[in-house]
Amino acid sequence: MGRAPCCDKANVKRGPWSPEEDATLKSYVESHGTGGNWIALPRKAGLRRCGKSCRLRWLNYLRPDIKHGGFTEEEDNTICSLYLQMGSRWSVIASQLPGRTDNDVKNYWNTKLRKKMIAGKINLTTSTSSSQATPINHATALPASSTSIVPPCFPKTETHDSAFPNLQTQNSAVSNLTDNINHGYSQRVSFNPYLCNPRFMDFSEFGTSTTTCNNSPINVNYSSSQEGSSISDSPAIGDHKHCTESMQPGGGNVCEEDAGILMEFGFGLPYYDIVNGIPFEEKASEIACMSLADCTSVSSIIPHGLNQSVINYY
DNA sequence: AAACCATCCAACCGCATGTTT
DNA sequence: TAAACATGCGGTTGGATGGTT
Repeated sequence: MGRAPCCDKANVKRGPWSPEEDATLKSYVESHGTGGNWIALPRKAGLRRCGKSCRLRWLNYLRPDIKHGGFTEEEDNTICSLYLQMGSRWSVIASQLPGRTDNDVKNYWNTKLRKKMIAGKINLTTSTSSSQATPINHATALPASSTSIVPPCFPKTETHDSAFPNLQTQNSAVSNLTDNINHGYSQRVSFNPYLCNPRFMDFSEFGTSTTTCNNSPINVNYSSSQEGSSISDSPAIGDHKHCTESMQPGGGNVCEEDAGILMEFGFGLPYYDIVNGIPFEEKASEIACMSLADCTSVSSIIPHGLNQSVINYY
């Protein structure tokens, strides 16, 4: 049985809010509060709007503490850093940025920041005070501004990707991460390792952090400090050309050219763009769009068995 | 000036989860 | 305990706007 609609869609206004509606909603909420019931609010306030719409309008626009205007470099860093750690948990990310809403952060990421990061214009190491690489402490790897409520590796709530039906049982690293999630953090436990940043893994356990490009090593550096951590690769993304190698079954290298960008670690974890923190689907689009002009084919950099997923994606 | 294109972002949608009955 | 209801979240859409041809 499906859910009943939250409101009578035929009798509610939709689309952009008028200044009058804004004023009505603002004045009502400021004088009466929400009463803990957004569904009933529009009727009480005399608005012909869906309660969800009122809530969204208030939270994203009318709230007095909303910060409008451009994002600062520090905010850029925070967003990128948190995105790398937890993926698209916009509400959690926004909670670290006073005055910013999840919708704001999401829009900003999708329209500007992601491109900025791909272009290498985001320096995630700027906030660190120590350059010495140390084992990542899960409890301290978040930026200084973050609070302890954010887990080191936040589980995505949605169901796992059908392309990787057995990920949860594929290796102990995933289990360990799940343990980390469950330890002291009881919310939602459908674990999607795509959105778990490899920076939180002990890579020594898996034995690789270096791969090659044109027979030259590409070092993927994982470093951390008390205030943050960073991932960098060398050479730069744009320098990877003439890639010809194809993926080997069972954990061989990715198209070597882009191994520093798009890594398959060979221990069962799926693709995760460790530079940009972009899970497989997003990566698949970028493969076509930007980074692998000289690869023989898209499938050459996708693990066997995933090719169809890529094709389907397109 | 008009047509086209790209970008931005407010708003909507569906789903998952929490709460109440 | 189950169903109904409410809330919060992330993904997506589409209109507005500005830039380019």
